[in-house]
Amino acid sequence: MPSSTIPAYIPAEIEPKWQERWEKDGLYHSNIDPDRPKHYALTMLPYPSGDLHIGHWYAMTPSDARARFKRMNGYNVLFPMGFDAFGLPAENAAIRNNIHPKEWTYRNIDRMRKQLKSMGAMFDWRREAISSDPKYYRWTQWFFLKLFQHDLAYRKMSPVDWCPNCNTTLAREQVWGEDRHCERCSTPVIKKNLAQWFFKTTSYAEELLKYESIDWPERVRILQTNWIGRSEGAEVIFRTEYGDELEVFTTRPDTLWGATFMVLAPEHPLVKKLTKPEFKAKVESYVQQAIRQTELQREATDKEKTGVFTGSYAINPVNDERIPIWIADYVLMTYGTGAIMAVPAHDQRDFDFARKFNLEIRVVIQPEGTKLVDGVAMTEAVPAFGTMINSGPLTGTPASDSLRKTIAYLEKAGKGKGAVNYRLRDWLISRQRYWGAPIPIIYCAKCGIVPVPEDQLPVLLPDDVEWKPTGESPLKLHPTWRLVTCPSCGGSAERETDTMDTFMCSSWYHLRYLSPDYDLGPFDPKEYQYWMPVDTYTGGIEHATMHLIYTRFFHKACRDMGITSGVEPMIQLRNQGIVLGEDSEKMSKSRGNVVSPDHLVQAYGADTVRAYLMFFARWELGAPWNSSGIEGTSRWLRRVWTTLLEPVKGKNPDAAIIRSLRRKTHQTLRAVTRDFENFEFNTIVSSLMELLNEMAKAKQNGVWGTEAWLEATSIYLRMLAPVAPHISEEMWSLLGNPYSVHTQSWPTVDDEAAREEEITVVVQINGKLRDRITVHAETGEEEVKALALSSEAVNRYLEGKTPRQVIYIRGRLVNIVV
RNA sequence: GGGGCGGUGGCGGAAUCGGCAGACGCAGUGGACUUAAAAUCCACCGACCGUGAGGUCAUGAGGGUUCAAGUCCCUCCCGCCCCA
Repeated sequence: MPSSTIPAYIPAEIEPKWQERWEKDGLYHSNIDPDRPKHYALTMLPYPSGDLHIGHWYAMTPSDARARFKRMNGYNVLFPMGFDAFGLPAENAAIRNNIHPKEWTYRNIDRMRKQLKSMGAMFDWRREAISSDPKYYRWTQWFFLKLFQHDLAYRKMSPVDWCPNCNTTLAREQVWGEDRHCERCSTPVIKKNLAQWFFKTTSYAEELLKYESIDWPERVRILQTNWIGRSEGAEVIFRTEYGDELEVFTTRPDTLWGATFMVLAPEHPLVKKLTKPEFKAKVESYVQQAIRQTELQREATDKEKTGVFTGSYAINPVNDERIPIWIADYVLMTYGTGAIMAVPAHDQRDFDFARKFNLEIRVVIQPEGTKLVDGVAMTEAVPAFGTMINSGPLTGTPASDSLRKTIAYLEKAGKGKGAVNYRLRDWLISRQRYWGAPIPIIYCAKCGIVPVPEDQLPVLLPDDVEWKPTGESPLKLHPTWRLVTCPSCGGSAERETDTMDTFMCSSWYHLRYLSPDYDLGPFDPKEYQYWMPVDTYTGGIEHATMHLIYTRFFHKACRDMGITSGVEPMIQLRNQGIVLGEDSEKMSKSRGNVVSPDHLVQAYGADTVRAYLMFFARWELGAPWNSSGIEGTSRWLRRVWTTLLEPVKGKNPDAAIIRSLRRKTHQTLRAVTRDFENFEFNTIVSSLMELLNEMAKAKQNGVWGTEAWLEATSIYLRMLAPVAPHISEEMWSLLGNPYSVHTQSWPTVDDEAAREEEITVVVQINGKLRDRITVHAETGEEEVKALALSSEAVNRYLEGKTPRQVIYIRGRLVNIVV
């Protein structure tokens, strides 16, 4: 290597230098500009856990690169950042380290903001929003009041999921996995009967199933569709002998005549009333043990069925038969109405139950072409697809009409009606914890539930609390905070002491970014008008059935309340995968496989870390970290530096070399442009590596300093700018271009330059590669075929045989079939 | 049990419309430079046979469609995720 005439590439010097310059110049400030098309690029905001980890970098830096790409393509881009700052870890840290949750949170935010700035991303920090700021949660509370006013928020006593470790209730979406554990701490949840606040997400179940106006990955749409769990059927009203109504939902009302008993969930509210005194002891002990089991254990199909008889009977509405009412743990309170009609002949679980407890089994559907089976002789339930039999007036109805006719019959007779059931539950938003937005509700002995008047918002979270978890909200233990006068009657009243689920804060943060200091509403309508909806949203798929459902619900509810407009909040969604530890395991402190981005930035510079994260895996899949892999990316950027900066003597390159450099340059530009649009970051970097290899060779052949070389350099730096913003800015400047590379427009492909003049055509015989011939791109089919057939290699293989068929695929291959 | 995603060299991955499998990079091997090392540069780098030219096999397994299959269809196996 000749002693260099160019400055050394020292990321630790140039990166902070440009970051300061960009900040000083407000290079990334996004302002309304009606003359330019807007692009709202959003990446999921972090929880301020204390340290930015490699996963944040993996999510954010490719998103940043794409936002920059959009900006260079003429869009006015908004790419904001903030913090989802309420939540349990702050309280847990408070308990552990005896530091106030607020102090812990804001200290972490300061630290993480610095770390975020080291990425060199184009965040517009003027728009930062922090959900635990009173000026933010004032509006979170305001949204709650709006939902309450519009009857979309309600309080209800019900059996809810409780995490005994976090000491709080959870929404259905936050209970995960087979053992039904807490999403945060993995502790299995238990059921508790509590009065809690809910949002009516189920009112939007039908609309949430529609995805026509959004470009979201099919995976996410399927997850949401399954989560919402729409099923069609009928609601049928059974009555007990004493007239109590027992409503059931069934997807198979056409099997009603085969319902020979009923089963209630052990938690069903009527269980007490229906239990006859002589069965009381057995029923009570059964209920006790059932409640302790997880839903999975209860529903397992291979499990021995258990249950007890209540002593009561119901009347089957279609045939007025008296059928026994049992309780069993395989019926869940969380699906349908918590009561089922049991049709043992056609449902395996009901069948098992009936066999075990000697209950009648009656076949009411006969599958095509089978012999009628006798309930007594059956060994398993028979599939319920066939003609209705033993079904009173509907006997003989074929499968194709059975549902429709049964529902019509039920509706006419007033015994039931067609209905749709959803698995989706209303969103439980009460949390018995301190570090969250207080629910702005007051309970008055005289007036009942009284919303806090809007002009009294925010209901401030007091600082002086005892945070130790007791199962009660810490706010309840505060000596004075909860005691207020009723806004309605002026009498003494009490505040709601629960706080809101933090998913409430994150359901609308994309709106607060628009105008984080605005105090006449949650957002400035002018900003909303210009920027919304979010054009590109990026984040992890783990939010498919939580945040991403909540925020869609929230937007639609707000639309119906006249607050927002448009059908969906986020048009295009893309998910990144997960960076695993070098041992292919999930990164965790206990495994000791955590990769620290701060150290990597120190060792290689932010540009290398960014580029490596884009290069090392398919973005949507993720991959294990590889600490020597990053060396390759580092090497590449250093080579970009020397290859493009270091002058060499030109030596009159011939036209073919010039032509070939231009071809590769424009072909690369075409590929990189396409890949940016498609979020294919890994091939962007490999294309840039290829072009660099080509340029280095061309440089040896004397192209340095030619027009083609200058063009290649200029295009190269502009393509590199979104990936590695600092080095490209530095080189752009060193080569004497005007500041800044990031405000340049994206280069345009010169199709003529990119065109191939000569092409290699593969010659196959019976599909096997035998030769390659090089022809002019415009050579006609017959000529190429003739050339292929006259090839020496081909003739060696043909051995005089006559080709039966010769297939030509333009510009690609000739296949000779013999 | 149902649904989804995935399975390509030692590793991460590429092949975007059914048309040269393995781009790009990591690791490895050999060489140049160096007192030496690092860095850098050059070459090789799927397996098997062959001195070589070259050939055969090969994209989880097995079938099928096709002139041609990593790519389409069928039947399986394995891993991860969601639901039960």
